[in-house]
Amino acid sequence: MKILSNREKSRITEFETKNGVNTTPFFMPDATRGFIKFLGNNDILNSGIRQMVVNTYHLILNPGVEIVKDGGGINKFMNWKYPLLSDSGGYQVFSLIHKNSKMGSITDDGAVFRSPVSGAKHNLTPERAIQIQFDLGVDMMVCLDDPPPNHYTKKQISGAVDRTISWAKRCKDEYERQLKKRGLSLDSSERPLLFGVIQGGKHLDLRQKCAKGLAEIGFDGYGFGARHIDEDGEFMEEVLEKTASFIPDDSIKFALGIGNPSDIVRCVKMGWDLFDCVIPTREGRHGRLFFFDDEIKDQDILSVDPSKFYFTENITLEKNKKDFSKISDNCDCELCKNHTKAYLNHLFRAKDPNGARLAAIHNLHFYAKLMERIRQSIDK
RNA sequence: GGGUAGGUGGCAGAGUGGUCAAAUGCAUCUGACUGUAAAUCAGACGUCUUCGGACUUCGGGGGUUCAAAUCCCUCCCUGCCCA
Repeated sequence: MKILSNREKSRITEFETKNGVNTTPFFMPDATRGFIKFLGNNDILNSGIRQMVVNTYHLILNPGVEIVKDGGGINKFMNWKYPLLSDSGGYQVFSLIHKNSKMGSITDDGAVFRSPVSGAKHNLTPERAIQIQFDLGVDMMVCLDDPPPNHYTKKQISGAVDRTISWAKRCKDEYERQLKKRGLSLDSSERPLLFGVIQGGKHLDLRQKCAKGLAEIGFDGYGFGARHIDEDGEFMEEVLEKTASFIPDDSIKFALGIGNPSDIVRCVKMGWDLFDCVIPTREGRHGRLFFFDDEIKDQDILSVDPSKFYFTENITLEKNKKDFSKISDNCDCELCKNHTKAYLNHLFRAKDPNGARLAAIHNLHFYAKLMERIRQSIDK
């Protein structure tokens, strides 16, 4: 990883993976099951997006890892020629099992997921998570971790930290076995990068302990795990900031699941490099569009109030029904270049997938533009 | 003209003496959405309200009853069958 430019803690770095050169900070939309709902690769590329996240757990379920493997790996299967990062399924330990014990169980060995539909059991151990991610053939992979909900007791979160470190060690061991098995050397650009994930909830001492434990094992990058929003819905500013400082500066700092545009800007200023989130695509599908505030049009985005440089608009509202104005004057996405608010409103009311598609395209365009502006700001 | 079934909130459609301002679905309005169990979910959806309740609603009118969307009479309307 080369640091190209920095401004206080925020930085531009560059690192190469097998499908290309990655310049941070960048944002990856979540193509969880190997696609972004309603979008084709050209839609994504035209939005300015070059990296995406796929999900190990969801690909196990559908279409199954064997099919992806037989299809020549995830990039070939998707016909996506740019870098992909696979998430380990660790988040599903949180979103499925921790939130609803009927969905499975967690042991020190790994996680057992139970499909509520078929009842089928899916075992995910740290070793298996790594093997699968190698089979997917991604550019970047993540250790299986145990993300506890923030309302858990400190003791419970501490247990999750211990488990996360122990699983990370097993992931690293398996990773090294796989490298050897596949004849990949540590300095090969074909080698996938491996990320550890730092847990610890809101407890700085636990975050520090986890970061230290992972750093001793040694990873290409480190992620911020679990939710970064506290029980009151507040952004955990200090925890994010301190956790970033616990990570060695010569490694990649991945803010998993972050976030909304404000959160991303805040995190960039702390030194976080990578971001992924469902917000632009999901909220787009649900009719909410992101726009830069005209007031800060030409301003340095890292210098303005991070909560005020953008706004959102719900296109499905009644007031847009007869609004024949353009959606935005300063966006050149497919939606804004071609359509009015009233037309997009109509597409949503008619439940035509084109509405969701155009809105998702617009939001990805916004996110890509946001990251570009952030990089420009750092470079100044 | 004769027979028959039926008329319930924007629509469809439950309810057939009190627990009914009236199930449910759709539509509508407003929220939410942060490593995607999410083209999803939540709330509102007669009027007014000091949020305890008050008032007007189940085709129209009249009646029975302590009590009617529900029972009776009558009128109007609609579907179907026969002539």
